[in-house]
Amino acid sequence: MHSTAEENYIKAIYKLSGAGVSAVSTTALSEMLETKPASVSDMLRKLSAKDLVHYVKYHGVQLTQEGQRVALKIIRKHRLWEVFLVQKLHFTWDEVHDVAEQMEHVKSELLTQRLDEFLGHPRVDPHGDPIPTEAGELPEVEQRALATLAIDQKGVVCRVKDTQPAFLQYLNRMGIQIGSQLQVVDKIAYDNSLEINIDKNKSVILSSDVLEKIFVINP
Amino acid sequence: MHSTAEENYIKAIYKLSGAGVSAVSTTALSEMLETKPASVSDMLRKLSAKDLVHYVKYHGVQLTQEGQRVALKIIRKHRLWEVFLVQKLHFTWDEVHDVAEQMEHVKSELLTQRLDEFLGHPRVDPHGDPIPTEAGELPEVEQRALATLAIDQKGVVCRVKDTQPAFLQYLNRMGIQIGSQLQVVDKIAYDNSLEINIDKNKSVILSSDVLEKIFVINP
DNA sequence: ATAAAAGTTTAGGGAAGTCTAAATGTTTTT
DNA sequence: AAAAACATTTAGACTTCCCTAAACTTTTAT
Repeated sequence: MHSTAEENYIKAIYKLSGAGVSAVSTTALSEMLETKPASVSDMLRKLSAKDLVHYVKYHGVQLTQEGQRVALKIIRKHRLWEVFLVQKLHFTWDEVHDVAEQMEHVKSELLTQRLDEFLGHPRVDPHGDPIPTEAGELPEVEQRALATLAIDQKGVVCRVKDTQPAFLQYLNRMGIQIGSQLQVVDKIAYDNSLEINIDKNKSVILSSDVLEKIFVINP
Repeated sequence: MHSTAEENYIKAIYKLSGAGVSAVSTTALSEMLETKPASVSDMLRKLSAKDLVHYVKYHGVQLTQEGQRVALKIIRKHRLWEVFLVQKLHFTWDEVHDVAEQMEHVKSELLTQRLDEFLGHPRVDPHGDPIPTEAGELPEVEQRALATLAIDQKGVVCRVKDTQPAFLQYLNRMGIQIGSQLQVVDKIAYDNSLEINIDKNKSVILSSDVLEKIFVINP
């Protein structure tokens, strides 16, 4: 089996390997994992020896097929536990991340399987992130950042791409959650912020930072 | 916070501190934890420095008040997760121990509280072991080992004191579970085994080893 | 094109937790 | 009451994962 540390590296590499990223840098990993680059180099050598990553010194790292399989398993567990915490234990979406971060490392195939069943095979977690299937598929739904909507366009919130409590609590205060109906009221050109109407009710100004983290469907 | 290793030592010391035990020996701990006595000595020094145990070299170890508090918290979490696994995820009682052993180390007060609530504040786990309350009380119910019953006496199984899968699977095959109605049919004097009737149905011979691990009420 | 800046790796070391082997303390036996 | 047996601790070492400092490679800027 893999250690918790190894699993955290694999997950971090996976998350930093977005579309069009050929290799993940040591520095990027050290930032995400809050360690020093020297520690990352160490671990990459180790993961490479286990054939979990393709690692070329000074040129970054990529997951192997096996590495991807492992990453998706961890992410599947993390997101299933998040669903459990919110739906069954009534956690709020800003409380789940740290706890799920611990639970995702519990080793038991049976547990994951049964949890999935118990929750009714959910497709997304409380932040709208898709849950990898048992077979290791990660079905992505068509969606766009709120920032890409033009004036008067509408969208329904289906995902938020930042799990930090501070961000999620900010959305709580704005009254934005998964399923919220948003409409662009106005564009403030000089800083790319938008005035957004929420659920045909109050309107708020959202900074471009925030607009990039909220995803909607029905454009 | 305490490390997983520390928590496991504390739990082991607690479990070995039965009634009338003044101090737990290094060897006993090393056996329960499957480590070498030398490693135990090391850790006891460390736990002593943290005031979790009273440790006198060459004379064994006891939990401090704080140590006991920590032990009961871990045991509470372990047993609550066992209930969850059996009642909600349909694990059998021989499948839960190893998984609960991992989950008990997840750190979150809120999680434990909410889990307890979700399960309806259960009083015992699937093996009949009482669950410590949030306040750190461990309510023990009156009960006696099956070995202490005389011929013709009846009892209802309320607890089994061995969580090894092999033992529990043996009970499964005998048809013995929590709630089973047992009656002593005969005593085989030479090896202290008993012939036991199960649920007014079939009868089986149970060795004295097994008889010491099954507890009943209504004597 | 090359020097400076930025990024990465290596070398050496520390904490946690484990081990073996040797030394020391305690208990039992005779 | 000493010897033998047993239990425990200490000493030194290993692994994992992290660190700092120094060396090295790649990228950027002039």
